[in-house]
Amino acid sequence: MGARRVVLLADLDYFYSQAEELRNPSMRGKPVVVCVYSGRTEESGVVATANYEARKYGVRSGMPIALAKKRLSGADPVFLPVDFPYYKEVSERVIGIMKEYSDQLEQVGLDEAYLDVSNRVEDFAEAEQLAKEIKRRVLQEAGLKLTIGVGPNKIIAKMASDAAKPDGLMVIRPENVEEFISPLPVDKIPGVGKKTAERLERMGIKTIKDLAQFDPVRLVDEFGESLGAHLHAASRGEDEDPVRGRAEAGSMSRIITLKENTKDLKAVLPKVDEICEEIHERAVREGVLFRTIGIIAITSDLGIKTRTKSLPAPTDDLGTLKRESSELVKKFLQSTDKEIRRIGVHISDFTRREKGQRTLSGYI
DNA sequence: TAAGTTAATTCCC
DNA sequence: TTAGGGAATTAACTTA
Ligand SMILES: Nc1ncnc2c1ncn2[C@@H]1O[C@H](COP(=O)(O)OP(=O)(O)OP(=O)(O)O)[C@@H](O)[C@H]1O
Ligand SMILES: [Mg+2]
Repeated sequence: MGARRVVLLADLDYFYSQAEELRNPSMRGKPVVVCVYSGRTEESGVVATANYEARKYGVRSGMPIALAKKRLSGADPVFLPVDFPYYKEVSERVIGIMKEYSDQLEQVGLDEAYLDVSNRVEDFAEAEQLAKEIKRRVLQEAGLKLTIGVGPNKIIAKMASDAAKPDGLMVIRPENVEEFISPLPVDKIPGVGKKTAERLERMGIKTIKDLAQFDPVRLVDEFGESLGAHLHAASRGEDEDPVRGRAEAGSMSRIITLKENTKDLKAVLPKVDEICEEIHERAVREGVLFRTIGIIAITSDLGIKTRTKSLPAPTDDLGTLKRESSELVKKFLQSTDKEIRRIGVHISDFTRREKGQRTLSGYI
C-alpha cells in the first residue's frame, strides 16, 4: 500500500517561443518574444513568453510589451503574436511520445506532463536513463528541448525541473529531498502563490526550512485544514497527490479588453453579445450543452470579479446565453462603483449533445 | 446535523 | 498590467 513512487515532470523550455523557432528556424539565436496584443493601443499587451536570448535582457512572462521592446532595443529582436492552435498541435506530438512511457500521464497546460513510472523502473538510476531517452526522442521526433525533474512525488519532481531548466535533467532521490528543498524560498512550493507567500512571510517564514520547523497545529490554525496540512507535508518533501489523467475540457471562455474603461452597461452589452455568439458557435460545433453561465470582469484596478449562474437544465440556446450573461453584467455593475477594463463570458458544466437530444430552450 | 449545491476565490500552466 | 484552460478550497445556502 502506497509503495514508493517514481514521478517524472517534463516541462518544455520557453515553449511558445521554441515552437515559433521550430516553424521558422532562421530566428534561432535572436531574442524571440511571443506576445498577447490587447488591441487597446498599437503596442498594448503583455509578453506570454520569451526565449533565453530575450531573457538575458530581463524580458519575462507577464511583462508589458512596451517594456520588453525597450529592454531589447538594438538586440535585433523578433516580436510575434500568440498562435494557440499551432502550439496545441506541437504539444500533441510531444505528449504522444511521452504516453509511450507511462499510461499514468497527467498533462498540465500545453507544455507540462507528469508521468508515474513506478511500474516501469526499478530505481531512480533507471528513471534517469528513461528521462534521457525521452529527452532524446522529443528532440529527434518533435525538434524540441525540454527539462525533466525526477522525484518521489509530484512536488519534488516539479521543483527539480524548475531548478534544472533549461534543457536540464535533475534526479532527487528520497535521501536527498531534505537537503534539496531546505534552503529554497517557500514560494517555490507548487500551490504557494503570492497570497500564501505573503502570509507566511508575515509569520516570519521565508524558507522551506523555516516552514518545516513551524508548529503544524498552528499552520492548520492559520491556513485551514487543507492548505495547512499541505504546507506541513510539503515542507518535509511529502506529497501523496496521485498522477492522474485529466478529464476532457469542461469549460469554454472568451475574454476581451475594452477600448476604454467604462461603467456604462450600454457600452458593454454589445461586446457581451459578440462574445456570446463566438462561444455559442464553438459550443455547437463541439456538440456540448452547458448548465452554468458566468461572466468575468477585470476592473480598472485590475481586480478579477466573477459572477455565475446555474441553469435548471443543460442548454446550447444562444438567447439564453445572451440573456443570462447580460443580466449578470447588469447586476455586477449595480453592485459596484468600479469601472470595467476587460469583460468575458464563461460556460461550463458540460454534457455532450447526444444524437437527436432536445433541450429546454429559451426558458425565462 | 449531514450532505448536496452554488458561487467566489486562489492557484497552476 | 493578456488569454484560455484546469483543479481545489471554502462559505453560504438548501434539503433531508
Ligand atoms: N503570464 C503568462 N501569460 C501568458 N502565457 C504564459 C504566461 N506564462 C507562461 N505562459 C505560457 O505558458 C507556457 C508554459 O509556461 P512555463 O511556465 O513552462 O514557461 P516556458 O515559457 O515554457 O519557460 P520555461 O519552462 O523554460 O521556464 C509558456 O511557453 C508561455 O508562453
Ligand atoms: Mg515550460
